[in-house]
Amino acid sequence: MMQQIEKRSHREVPNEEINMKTCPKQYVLAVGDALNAFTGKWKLFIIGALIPGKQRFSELEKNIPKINPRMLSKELRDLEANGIVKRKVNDSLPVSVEYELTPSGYAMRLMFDSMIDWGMQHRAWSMPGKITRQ
Amino acid sequence: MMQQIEKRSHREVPNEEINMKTCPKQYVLAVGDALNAFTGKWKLFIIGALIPGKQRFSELEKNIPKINPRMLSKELRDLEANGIVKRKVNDSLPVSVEYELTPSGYAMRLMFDSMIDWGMQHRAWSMPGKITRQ
DNA sequence: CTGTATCCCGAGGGATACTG
DNA sequence: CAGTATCCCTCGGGATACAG
Repeated sequence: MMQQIEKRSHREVPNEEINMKTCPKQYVLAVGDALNAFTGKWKLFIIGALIPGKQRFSELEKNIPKINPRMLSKELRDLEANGIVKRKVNDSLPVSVEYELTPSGYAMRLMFDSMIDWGMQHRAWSMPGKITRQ
Repeated sequence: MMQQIEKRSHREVPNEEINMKTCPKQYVLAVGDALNAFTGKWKLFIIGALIPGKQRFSELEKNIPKINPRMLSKELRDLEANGIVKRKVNDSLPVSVEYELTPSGYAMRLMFDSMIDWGMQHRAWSMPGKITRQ
């Protein structure tokens, strides 16, 4: 079964280490970089819709309530340019286009999981009962 | 050395489990909740500036290049309302005010670390050399 | 089916001046 | 020192219509 050296989190110390103690600015900027990959009103929903597997444009349109084709198209282009999503055109008639997460895209789940962990801890700690989202 | 059952990632299944398989919508929304806590142009920088320890208003102003008092004030109020930052007024003369991260605020580092991990992996995988931030 | 083109609007955020 | 008050403007994003 395919030996994999995945390791899940750097421990062998990567080439350039970024941490709060020695380079706080780089640290914040690095977080901001990751953030840029999925901010915007729809990117997170698109990624979420693609986690279960590839989808066509019209399927995404159906599965993401209230998004309009302009936004869907734009955000998909952004995500593709950023290497989160890959686009595959099937030369059938009529044409169909499939969108799928790249390995980087799928890898976002670990990050999302840790965000959810924080969110739940945060509620438990500081706002037992109250929710701050509009 | 203080036995700690920290575990870094939920495994004992918390009361309400949120995961992509069984409730994809809740999952995405939960990520969005965490996201809301530190979006906006300055929140991340403010949190970053406070990780090393408490700071006064004017110190933050100095340490965060190009922020203006209106924005600093507004973002600090948001962060306080969200339980990320706590504000403490010293009744000296002239008054001084100190801002400090709450436990939830400090706990964001785990989340940030996983975002940085993803960012570095992402670069290694899909954009050897190119950087997509304006 | 898979998008693009136009037009339009409101919120987020900058600059500057002012206050307790 | 620690903020508010005003004014202004950009830009993300909505609605609608059209195109290959």
